[in-house]
Amino acid sequence: MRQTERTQATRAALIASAEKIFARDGFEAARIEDIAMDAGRTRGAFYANFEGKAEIFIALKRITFQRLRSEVSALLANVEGKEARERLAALHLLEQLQDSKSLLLQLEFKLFAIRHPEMRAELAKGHLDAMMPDEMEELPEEFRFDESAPLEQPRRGLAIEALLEGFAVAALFSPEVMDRGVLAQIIPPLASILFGDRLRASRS
Amino acid sequence: MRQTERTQATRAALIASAEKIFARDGFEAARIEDIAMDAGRTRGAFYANFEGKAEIFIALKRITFQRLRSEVSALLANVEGKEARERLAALHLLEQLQDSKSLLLQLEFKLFAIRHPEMRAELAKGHLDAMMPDEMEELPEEFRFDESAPLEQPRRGLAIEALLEGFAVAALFSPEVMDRGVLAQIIPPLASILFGDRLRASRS
Amino acid sequence: MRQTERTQATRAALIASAEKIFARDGFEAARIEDIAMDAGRTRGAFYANFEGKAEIFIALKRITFQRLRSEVSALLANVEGKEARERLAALHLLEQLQDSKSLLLQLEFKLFAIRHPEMRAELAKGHLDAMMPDEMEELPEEFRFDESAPLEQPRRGLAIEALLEGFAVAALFSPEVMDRGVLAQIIPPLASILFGDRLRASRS
Amino acid sequence: MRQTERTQATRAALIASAEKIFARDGFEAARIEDIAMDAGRTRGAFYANFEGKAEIFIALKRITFQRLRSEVSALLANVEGKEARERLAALHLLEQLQDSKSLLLQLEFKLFAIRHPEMRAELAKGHLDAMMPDEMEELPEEFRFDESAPLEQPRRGLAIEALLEGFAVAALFSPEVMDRGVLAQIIPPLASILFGDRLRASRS
DNA sequence: TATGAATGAGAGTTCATTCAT
DNA sequence: AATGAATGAACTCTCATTCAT
Repeated sequence: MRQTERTQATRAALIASAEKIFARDGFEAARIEDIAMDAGRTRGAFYANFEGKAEIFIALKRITFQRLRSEVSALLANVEGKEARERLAALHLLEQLQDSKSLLLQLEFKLFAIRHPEMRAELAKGHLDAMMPDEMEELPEEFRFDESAPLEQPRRGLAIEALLEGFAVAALFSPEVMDRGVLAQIIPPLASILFGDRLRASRS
Repeated sequence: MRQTERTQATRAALIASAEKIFARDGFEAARIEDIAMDAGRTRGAFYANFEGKAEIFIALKRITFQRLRSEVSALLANVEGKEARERLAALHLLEQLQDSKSLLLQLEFKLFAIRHPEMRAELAKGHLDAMMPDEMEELPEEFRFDESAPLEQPRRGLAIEALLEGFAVAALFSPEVMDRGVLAQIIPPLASILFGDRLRASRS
Repeated sequence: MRQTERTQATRAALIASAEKIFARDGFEAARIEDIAMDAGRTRGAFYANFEGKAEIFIALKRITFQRLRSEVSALLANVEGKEARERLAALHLLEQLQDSKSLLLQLEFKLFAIRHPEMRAELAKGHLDAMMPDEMEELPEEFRFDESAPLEQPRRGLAIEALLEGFAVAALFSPEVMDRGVLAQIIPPLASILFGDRLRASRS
Repeated sequence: MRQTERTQATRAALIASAEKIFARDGFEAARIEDIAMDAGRTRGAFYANFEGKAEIFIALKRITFQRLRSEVSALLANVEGKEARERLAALHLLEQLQDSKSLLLQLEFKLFAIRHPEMRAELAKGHLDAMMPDEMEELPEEFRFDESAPLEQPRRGLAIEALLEGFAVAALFSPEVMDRGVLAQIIPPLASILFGDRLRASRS
């Protein structure tokens, strides 16, 4: 059992370092050695635990999603009313814009998947699975499938991601032009459409 | 004179091949050699004409923008009425989503710039220059600076790009979920906000 | 422990091959790949053990100096009398002229340093360190600092090198004119000046 | 005849630039393009006039020797007495130490010849021819073959070069150790041996 | 004679991955 | 499970030289 514990500790340390190094250097440019070193391990330990870059990235993303879900659950725990809950959930998603490095990373992962068609389907499935796990019942209501909503899950999730990722890149690429003030002006009305009212309104 | 022609032909051939190879392999993965070979030239010829990947990419982008502008001009040639013209221009931009490979490419270029901070400012400037040439007269009216608009240029251009790039990635990453029908449903209301009415409405 | 042995073996093999390839091709023209191949290793192994050409050259030089020192020590083991000892030490140094390839190599290394000013000071320091190790005790008396001598170390060492290197080049460049007989006639009186008596005489 | 003049001007300009660029960058590192550009010409012009680097270097050296000979002739024009003349000639040669860049260049050329055995004999012959032209009668007496001298020409010339080149390298490689004061102390007694008295003395 | 675009062989260097220990 | 030395494929960029004009 000690072995298992040690293995788990190594895996966890590697994933934690991977998050840091990936965010710093990007998916393509991140070096396995840097991840291993940052975790106080060696390249050999890395390969004993993961098949390669893609695998550790998927593992990392799975954890990130769990974290996100927990955060939203906690946030909504004592909030009543569908509208209030939706607003909170939306705000929390939008807060991700602050962490533009993570958004960038997620984007790079999708690009990686797109550029490697033989893995794409599997990677996309993993992504969606993380976003819509089997234990759907445990999801806060706002993440659930809702027939009356303009965009049901997982489409809404992907759309929000597309929005955030696109603007994160714009903000990092042209901070002189796309500063925080501009983002604060543009994103909310766009997001509100994806969350329902505008889209419904525009249909009517 | 012949020399000049030869140079121009080589440059043109290299740029044409660059567009193809970049679209196929992505910005990072594209190899100079593949571009040169595809153009029927050698690596040496490439380096005689361009400083490196970034430079040929900017050259390619400049041409792409020119092409886009010409198309919009032609499209609007006989259309009267500000609203109708704006709608057409917006539609044409949105049609770019069909060419998701190009959008992907543009996105990768921005990521490259973000990951190479020492070049970023220069590359961003090149991008904006290509988008807003000095000869403002040549721009169709719909692309021009408009103080009363909710998003003046070049902000509007960057925002549109952010939107298109974000959804292009989503569509290529999860075509099963983000199919053309869904995009056709989501994008127009989002774009209309960037083009004015919605944003103005949401302010009042 | 085995790992360390393996590393040492690889380093030793690479240094041995470096000596051979450098002598054959010269410092500038020597290819890392040739050194690695000759040692039965790969370029990657080379870079895992050395930073580059300059580093392996300094490592090689350190070993060469150690070898030279051991030889002189052995040579002088049973010789009495300061003058006799000095004469033997001088003769041994002059015998290096036979190994003109090594002298040439040393010369090329200095030229390399001169042509790369940013490395020069460091390389020169490495050279002097190799020539005058901290453990001064290990040096035969004749190589030690001697205040009464006309040229104290490390000046005498550098001057001897200058002499040998200069004539090694002449001999290799114009063997028809600078044959062994001529060298045997010219070098001893020149060297004796650097070793003391003549210079002292010329001062009085 | 105009053609010939223009050709001569181009050749001269290229050789002048070659001297400059070679001295700055060294023989191996000097780029044909830099030489051509510095002369306000193109690579094509270079190849129209010279076969390659080696040829222009030989041409340059021939000119340098002619210059040196003229200088010595002028210097000795009104000096009487063999001893005084010899002293002056020696001093002038030793003054070359000031121009250590040129000495370095000469050294590099010899190394080049040594590393290219197929050209070596020819290059060495060119070097000696320049040093001892057919019109020997025109040489100042001090450069002529003298049976009673310890080192007859061209041996003495090569030996002086060896000395100067060796110490030029030492001075540039380790200026901290081999400064001008040290050189001024070491070189004269060494040179005087090559110029006769010492060597003769040491024989007796 | 001169131009300068193009060639193409190569060099140095990096790193994901393997594998003997 | 972990080590870390070694592999080897790739990639960018340089430059002497050629050649059509």
